Amino acid sequence: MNAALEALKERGFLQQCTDLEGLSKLMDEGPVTFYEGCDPTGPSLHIGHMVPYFAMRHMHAAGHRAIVLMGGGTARIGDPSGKTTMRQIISYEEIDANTKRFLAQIDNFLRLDGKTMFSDNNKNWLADLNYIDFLRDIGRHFSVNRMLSFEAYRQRMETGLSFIEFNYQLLQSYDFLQLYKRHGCRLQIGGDDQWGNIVAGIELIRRVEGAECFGLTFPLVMTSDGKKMGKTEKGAIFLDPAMTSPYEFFQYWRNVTDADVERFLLMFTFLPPAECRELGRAKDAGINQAKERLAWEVTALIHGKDEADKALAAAKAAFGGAAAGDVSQIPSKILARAELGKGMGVLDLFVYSGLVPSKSEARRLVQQGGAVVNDRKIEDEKTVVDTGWLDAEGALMLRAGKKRVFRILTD
RNA sequence: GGGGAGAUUCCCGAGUGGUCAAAGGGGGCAGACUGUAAAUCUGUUGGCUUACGCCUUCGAAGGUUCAAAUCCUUCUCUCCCCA
Repeated sequence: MNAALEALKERGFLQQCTDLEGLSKLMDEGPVTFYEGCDPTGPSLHIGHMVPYFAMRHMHAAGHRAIVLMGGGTARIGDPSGKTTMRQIISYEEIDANTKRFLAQIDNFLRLDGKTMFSDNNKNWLADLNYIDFLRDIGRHFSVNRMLSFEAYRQRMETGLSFIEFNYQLLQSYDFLQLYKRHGCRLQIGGDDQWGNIVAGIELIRRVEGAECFGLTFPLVMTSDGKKMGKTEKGAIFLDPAMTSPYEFFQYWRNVTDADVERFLLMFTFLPPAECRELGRAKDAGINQAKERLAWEVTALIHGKDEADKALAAAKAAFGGAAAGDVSQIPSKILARAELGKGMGVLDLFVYSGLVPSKSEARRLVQQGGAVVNDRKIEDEKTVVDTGWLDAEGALMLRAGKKRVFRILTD
């Protein structure tokens, strides 16, 4: 098998390929242009988006040409694949703004050079599409019977599928065709939920252009306990530091399940496969170090080494005991000293920190024994905290349970 | 166009006049056990309140009633069947 594909396989990226042998041969012959598309439907990329971009980096490093396609056009509609409900329709302005942010984040990670790695936007050919022409030239190649047999649509038949969503596959197929014509793109990569759309695109190109193209999908990464990867209760883990702080980002990886360590190291870092496997094999204290490594590596890739160092220092301060790390890196907020001087109820203090959303929740926390201020467990919800509680640095260390830490600083 | 079913707290889903902030499950949070893991067990899970209690919530708006998630009217949306 082609070396680049072999490398992807070794790292656990390969899920399905339309013709692995054929693709391997093509890649052996020389640089292959490939693309991955993503619809800018939110303000930031999240971890779930990243699998294809990691794969892209590996492939680009092996000499192939990568196209990052922004679905500025398709975002106006919504992809029904793998969804149970219709996507929220968002405004064109919002899509454009999202596109800019996505591209900035992608560029930060991939370093688009404009030649061997560049972006395009399907808005360029979809926005002003003529409906009649599209039906004549493209629509006639699609069999509704066939489309209905796809799992993605079949599921939605139960709950309802609007006509515009039903068209998504045609548009994505058309994208592939356009990229083939404009950039000589021969391969589309993506998450496995895109399989049906990718195959449809390949077929369209075969019919219209008589050319053979390829599709390659990656596993939809789930955590070992069956949850969607990169999701927490609060929502997705975003790349935007304003939405998910580097510290939270780091902690997400730091708290990954043992069984996921090796897999995630392989997919979300560039450490050599042998090292990933070795780290993943560790037990007890060792596996914790491996998680720390995983967290640092991924954080460094996304937010830079400085941020990764800071996050690590904060984590050590929060969990490693007293002087193990740098407390200044723990998430914090400033409270006026004068305000605290008047005395503040612990419940209000916890609400102020944002560790809990309401006083009721704060009360529950105290009652259940999860509220700690400066290593002192709060037993009474009526406890009043004042400046006398401040530590040497004039700060308060708040803990909600064992995992959530917050510092209150004073001016 | 005709007929039928439905919209419940984060999700699924019970609930057909007071005993409903609303069963059960999932998820979350906290505690125990640990390794900042998993599994397991326990508690908890609208807001304000020390508490009595008060306020907001059962698609939307009105109405009946001492009292409504539950009854009536109109509206919005979803699904199914027939044309």
